[in-house]
Amino acid sequence: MKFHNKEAIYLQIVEMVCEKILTRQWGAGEKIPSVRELAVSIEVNPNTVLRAYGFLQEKEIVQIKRGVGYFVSKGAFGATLAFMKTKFLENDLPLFFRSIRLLGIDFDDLQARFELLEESDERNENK
Amino acid sequence: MKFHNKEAIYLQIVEMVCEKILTRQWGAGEKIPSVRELAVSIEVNPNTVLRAYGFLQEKEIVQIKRGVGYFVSKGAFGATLAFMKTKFLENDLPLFFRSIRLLGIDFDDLQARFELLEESDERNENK
Amino acid sequence: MKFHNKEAIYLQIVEMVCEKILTRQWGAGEKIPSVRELAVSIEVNPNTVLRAYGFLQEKEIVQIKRGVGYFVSKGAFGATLAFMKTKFLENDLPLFFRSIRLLGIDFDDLQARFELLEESDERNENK
Amino acid sequence: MKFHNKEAIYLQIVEMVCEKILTRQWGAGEKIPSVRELAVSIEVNPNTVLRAYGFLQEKEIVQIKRGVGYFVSKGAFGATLAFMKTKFLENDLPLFFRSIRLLGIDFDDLQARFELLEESDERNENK
DNA sequence: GTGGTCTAGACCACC
DNA sequence: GTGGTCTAGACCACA
Repeated sequence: MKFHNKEAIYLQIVEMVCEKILTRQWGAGEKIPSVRELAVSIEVNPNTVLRAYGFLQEKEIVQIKRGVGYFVSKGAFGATLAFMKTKFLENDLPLFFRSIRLLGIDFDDLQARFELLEESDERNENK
Repeated sequence: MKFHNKEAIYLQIVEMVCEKILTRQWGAGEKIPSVRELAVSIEVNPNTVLRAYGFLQEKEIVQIKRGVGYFVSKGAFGATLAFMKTKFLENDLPLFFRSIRLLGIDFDDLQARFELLEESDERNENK
Repeated sequence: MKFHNKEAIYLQIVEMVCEKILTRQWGAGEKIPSVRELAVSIEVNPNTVLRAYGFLQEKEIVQIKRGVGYFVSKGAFGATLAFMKTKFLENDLPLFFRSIRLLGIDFDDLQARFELLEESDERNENK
Repeated sequence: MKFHNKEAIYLQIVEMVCEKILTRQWGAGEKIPSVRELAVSIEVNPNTVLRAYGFLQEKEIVQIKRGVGYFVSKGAFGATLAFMKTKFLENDLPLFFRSIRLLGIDFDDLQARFELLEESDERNENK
């Protein structure tokens, strides 16, 4: 897995897990990779994975069963959606709007880019 | 001046300067506050201001006249726009689109919010 | 390590690193000394080393793995060569030529000196 | 006059004067521009010119007649040549050779560049 | 007065 | 352990 430097790696792992849940790749009650497994597969220090899992546990998105592993918790989908939506609306959106206005970016242009992206992804899915 | 903790102060100073330039408050060739002056006025260590100015100098947004001070460089508006636009398109926008899709947010809804914001600002300007 | 006063220490550190890379003492992907390590070994403040490393990172000669340290980046040899060659051709060479002409120095004479130097170094290597 | 940022302005003025002398544009005993005159013509603070003249006076390249102005001193040509040659051979040349070897630059290539430069200048002179 | 460099040391987030 | 930021303050060269 590739990480960018603008955000802590553990938060990028958190995002990855959230994405799995929101896209229904990981369903409620399902076991997720063990700390060590994931650490090896994404080439990261186990401590870093642990921190991500701990963070997710706090948000009640995953839960731990001692000696067994981490599992997607029951209300995970809702909790994830709520958590990310709040983050988005409160933090990202205002900054985003500010940038758009400062840079004089046309909203319609963005929409066009967005739709272009959607189409290209649909093509990829059909492959 | 108030700073948030999510970004280094010197980068927030960079942003402040860019904003001044993009909003035409500071024009090409104009002298900007000396390192010490600005440091005092925003209650920050001179080193921190210096770092911001150095960063801007590298981006050719600002230039120095030895022993005199820093000045907005000739192509500053363009350079600033280019710098910030690149940052926006490469860093912010992809993350933004990813969030929208993941959260199932409707683009039209965003546009409505955005236009609402613009209107309310117009009202403020007319005050 | 001994530093001269004609150039900032952090730039002398930059040069030192570049030399290590150009002479293949430090290869791509190799870890370079941590900021604190190097600071201790050359008896300089860690901030000064950090500044040099930051400079090199910008030139893509060196890259950081978070929490692990700095590493010689993949294209380091090429990037270093390009960076130093540009610096040489744009800054040093014009001044050099100007001096030669002004002082009426014979180019062939320089070449002789240079070859002499090369020979004496070859003898040193063979020791 | 245009200055670069790599060297103090007053030293660039020194170089300019030396060039005038070495190219016989300014002969021994000749009056050189007053501090104020030169300062205005090259758009520089008078203090800066003064510093350059002071430096040249120390090297016995110019001399001051109180209340009259600065003059090229008798042995100026020789003094200038000696001063600059020493500087060149002791400071510049060793660094220059080191760069060439480190960067693997071919000496013959440099010679070609140099001759190219000479030719283009001859053309300019004939204009 | 201007900027620039360096030190010493604290504190932080992250791996 | 790693790097990164910031402060406080000294000292310097330069205009």
